[in-house]
Amino acid sequence: MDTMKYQYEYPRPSVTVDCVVFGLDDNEIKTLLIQRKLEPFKGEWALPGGFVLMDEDIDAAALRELREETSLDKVYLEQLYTYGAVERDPRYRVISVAYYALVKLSNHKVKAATDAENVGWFSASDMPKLAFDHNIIYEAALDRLRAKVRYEPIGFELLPKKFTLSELQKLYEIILEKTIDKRNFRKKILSMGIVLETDEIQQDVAHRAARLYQFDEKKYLNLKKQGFNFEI
Amino acid sequence: MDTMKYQYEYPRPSVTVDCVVFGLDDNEIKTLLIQRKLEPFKGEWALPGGFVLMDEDIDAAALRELREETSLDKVYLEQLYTYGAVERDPRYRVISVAYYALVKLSNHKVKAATDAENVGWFSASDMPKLAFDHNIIYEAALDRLRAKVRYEPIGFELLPKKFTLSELQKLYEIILEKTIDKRNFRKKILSMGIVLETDEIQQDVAHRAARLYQFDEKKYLNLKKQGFNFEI
DNA sequence: CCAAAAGTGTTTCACGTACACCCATGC
DNA sequence: GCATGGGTGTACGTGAAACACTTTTGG
Repeated sequence: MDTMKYQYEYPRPSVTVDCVVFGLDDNEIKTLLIQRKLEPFKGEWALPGGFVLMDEDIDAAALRELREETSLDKVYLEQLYTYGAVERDPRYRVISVAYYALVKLSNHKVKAATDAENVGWFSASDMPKLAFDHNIIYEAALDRLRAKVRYEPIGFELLPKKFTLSELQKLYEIILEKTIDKRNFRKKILSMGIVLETDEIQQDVAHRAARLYQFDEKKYLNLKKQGFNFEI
Repeated sequence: MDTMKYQYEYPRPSVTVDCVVFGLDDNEIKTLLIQRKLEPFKGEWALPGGFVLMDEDIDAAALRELREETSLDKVYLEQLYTYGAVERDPRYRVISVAYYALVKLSNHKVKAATDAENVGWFSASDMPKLAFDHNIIYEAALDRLRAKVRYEPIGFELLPKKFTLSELQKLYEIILEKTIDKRNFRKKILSMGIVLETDEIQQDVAHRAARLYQFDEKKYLNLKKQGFNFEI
């Protein structure tokens, strides 16, 4: 056949990347899904992803897919796990390297689930049944986020560059699904010295405006080198 | 060509698994390496591994490679990370899913590095330059082991089924590279309730024989379900 | 002046850490 | 009897957790 121009001595699986993209909405963690335009699972919701090209690293493939399918750029991206069960794709053998990404929804506003691009943000409580083994990947990503947010300062990736301490606290309350004492939280965060006061305050709020802070990544990396461990 | 019987419309990478196998020697963590019999990197040391077959899950491939190349069976095995840089194999595109394994060296005695099978156990201090990007994979596995041993009870996988508390303590001292206070260690371990006294004691030692203990995995899993967190 | 969220200290308790001596056994 | 590791308890200090009121601002 004309189109079958790539020939190998042994059979080879296809390799894809899939991304679980998390964003922080007012009261929930939302996940970006796309509606499949092609078989298999045509019309069903799935994680954004696609095939790894021969001349790109797998991390680059994940970034490219995010850009192509969701217009997201400059996100926090981390490899999650590789899914390689024989039957995970009904057509043929596909091994998928899963990633998870954290984005600032304040920049990339939530699009309706039914817009032209068939892209939507879903909360855990109304997560649909997804194509392939994507529900399993989604759950693994959520578990990883919950575990990692406690001992690495990745939560800041979900907030705008400047944020109030209440916003930061709420982020942890949402992800860890528990309430946190306001005074203890502030004491702890500020005592680490990696979240710095700015000279700005909130604008356009119907109550006393809170001070804005920002994460000092350089300082964090320095402290980490000296043995400091972030922990919430 | 006759042998090139697998044809695809788009090019596909090869997919391999590589395993970092750790064992606990008297005073060190040792890693199992094999000497390559084939190009590329013929004659150089490398992690055991090989191609994923089309009808086996990737976890199964890792287990099979361990069995075939090192005769190891029934080991603790966990996926580590997937390495997919374009140039990581000089021949053609190979994506490798790395695993790490913990084995009880008391069962599988250390073979000389120069025996017929060209298998050897190496400590971190005399780790040779390895084929491909295997030194990077090795370092990542060691980092993972050091991190994970602190909050999951995986250390027991490196000890015989029955062990003394001093052996357990030494394991943590070796992996975490720090000394630990004996009384505090015993207090902590025993207070968790997942390490049970047996009615046996050490045999053939030239001093007072220590009591043997064993890890109670069922109890650990129960406690974990109730929110208990292992931590050293 | 009322609603809404910001901001602020102290006390209590649990747990981690530091520390030294006697005991049992084999040779 | 001596060398070797086994086994044990207490005191102290740090850090986590509990807890409530005043302040600021906009409407």
